[in-house]
Amino acid sequence: MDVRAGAGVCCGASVDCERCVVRPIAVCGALGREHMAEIATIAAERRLAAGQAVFDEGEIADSVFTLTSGMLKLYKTTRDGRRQITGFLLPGDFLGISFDRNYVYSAEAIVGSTVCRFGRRPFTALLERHPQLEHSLLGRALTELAAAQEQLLLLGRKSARERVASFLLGLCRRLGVIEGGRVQLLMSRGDIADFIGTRVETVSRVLGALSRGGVISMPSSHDVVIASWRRLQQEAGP
Amino acid sequence: MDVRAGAGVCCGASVDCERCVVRPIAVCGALGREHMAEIATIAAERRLAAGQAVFDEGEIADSVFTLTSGMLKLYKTTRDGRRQITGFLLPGDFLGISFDRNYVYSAEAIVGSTVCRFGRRPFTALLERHPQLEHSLLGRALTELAAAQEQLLLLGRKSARERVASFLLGLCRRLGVIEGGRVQLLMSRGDIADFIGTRVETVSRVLGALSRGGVISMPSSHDVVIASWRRLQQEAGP
DNA sequence: CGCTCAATTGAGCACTTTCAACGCAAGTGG
DNA sequence: CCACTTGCGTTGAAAGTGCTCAATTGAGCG
Repeated sequence: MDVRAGAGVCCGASVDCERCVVRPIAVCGALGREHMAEIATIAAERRLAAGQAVFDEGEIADSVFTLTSGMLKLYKTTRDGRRQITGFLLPGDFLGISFDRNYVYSAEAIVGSTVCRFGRRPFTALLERHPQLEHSLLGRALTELAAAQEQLLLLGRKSARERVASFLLGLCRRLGVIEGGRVQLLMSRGDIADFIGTRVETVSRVLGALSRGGVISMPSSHDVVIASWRRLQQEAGP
Repeated sequence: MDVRAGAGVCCGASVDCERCVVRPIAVCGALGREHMAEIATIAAERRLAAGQAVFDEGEIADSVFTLTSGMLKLYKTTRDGRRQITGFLLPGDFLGISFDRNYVYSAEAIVGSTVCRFGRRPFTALLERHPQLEHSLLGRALTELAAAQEQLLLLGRKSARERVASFLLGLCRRLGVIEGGRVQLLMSRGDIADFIGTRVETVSRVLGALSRGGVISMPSSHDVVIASWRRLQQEAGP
C-alpha cells in the first residue's frame, strides 16, 4: 500500500492551523489545509481538566475526537477494578473512531488537554466526501494495530525490567527525545503500571534500579533523563 | 460511523463464491459479487501445508492475502527466541495489509490452508477504484484493533486460569460453538501458550484443571467440549 | 504547619516458571 | 512386523519473579 499525499501526516502539536477557532490538526494534516473551513464547521473544541473523562467504555459512540493539546489515556476496566491502559495519546491522535454503536474503551485526560469534537454523522459524511481522509484513517488504524501488537509482545513475553525500559524507550521515540534528553512522565506510576501490566511498586522499584544503574537519572519523580540510549535498549530486551 | 452495505460482511468459509478459480471470499464479501471478475484477474490461489510460512516479519511487503481455508497464526519473534502470537486467522480474514515497506509480523499455516494472493500494486489500485472496499478494510482494522486491546487486557491483567478460559471462550465465539458443542484446537499447546503469554506446561495444567472441574471435557487433547458456558465465563474473569 | 495523596521501600508469600521425567502416538528403517 | 526415533502433551518438584500488604518518605496545598 502506498502512502498517498497527506496520509499519516500531522501538523504537529506546535503548529497553528491558520486562524481556526478549533484546531483539528490531525484532520488538517490528513486532508490538507484547503478543507480547513469545511472542517471547522463540523468541529467544536472542548477543554478538559486533568482527570476528566472524554467518554467511557459502553457509552453511545456519537462523537469522534482528535487530541489537540495535552495527553490522554485510553483504558479498559473490569468489574472487579482491574484496569488495562491500551495507549497514551499525543496531540494529533484520533480517538473514538468505531463502526460499533458504543465506545469499546474509556478515554481520560492525564493533564489539562483540549480535544476537537466531531459529531459522528457529520464526520461520516466528511469521510464519504473525502476518500483520501478514509485512506489516511486506515493508515492510522494500521499503525495503531502494529503498536498494539508490539505491546502484546511486551505484555506476553517481557520481564518487568524489560517492560519499564521498553515503555521509556517508546515514549522517547514518540516525543523525539534523544540520548541525554529529558522525558516528562505526565502520567502517574499507577498509569504506567496499568499500561505495562505490573504494579506500581514494581514500576517504582525498576525505575529506581535503572537510575541506580546509571541507565537513566531522575531529577524528580516525573522527569527522566536518558543517560545511555544504548543501555536502555539493552534493558528493553530483544 | 455507519456500516455501509457490505462492510465487514464475509461470505463465510463454507460458501462458494460462484465458479471462481480463486476464492477471495473476504474481498467478495466486502465488494459484492458484481466485481468478482475484476478481483479474479488480480488474485492467485496458493496452497499451504501445515507449518508452512506465508511470509516472515521483515520481508518486503509486496503482497496482500486473504485466507480462504484452514487456519493461520500471526506472530512476532525476538532474537532470543521468545514468540508472541498476535492472532489466529479464520477463512475470510485478511493479512499482510500495511502501509509500511515491510511486514511487521510473520504468518504461518497451522493446518493445510489456502490463501488468495494479491499483488500490492494491483490491490492498491483496486482500493482506489472502490472506496467502499477501503471503508470495509477500515472497519476490519478497527475490529482487529478492538480485539488486540481485549488481548492486552488478557495479557496484562488476567491470571493463567482466566487466560485459558478466555481463550477458549473467544475461540468458541468466533467459530459459533455453543454450550455442549465441540471446539477443535487446531493449534498446538505451544501456540496457545505463545498466544496467551504462558508456558505450555501451564496451558496443559489449566486445561486439566478445567476438565477435572467439569467446566469442559476433552475427548482428545485437541478436542474440547464446552460443558458449561456459564462456568467457563466465570473462569474467564470479569 | 498539618493534611492528603503519590511514590518509595521492605518483608513474606503466591503463582507461574523452570527443569526434568514420563507416556503416548505417529513416523521410519531394518 | 517390530525396534527405534521423534514430537507433543502431561505431570511433579523446586525455584524465582513479581505481587500483596504494610510502613515510611516526600511533595503539593489550604
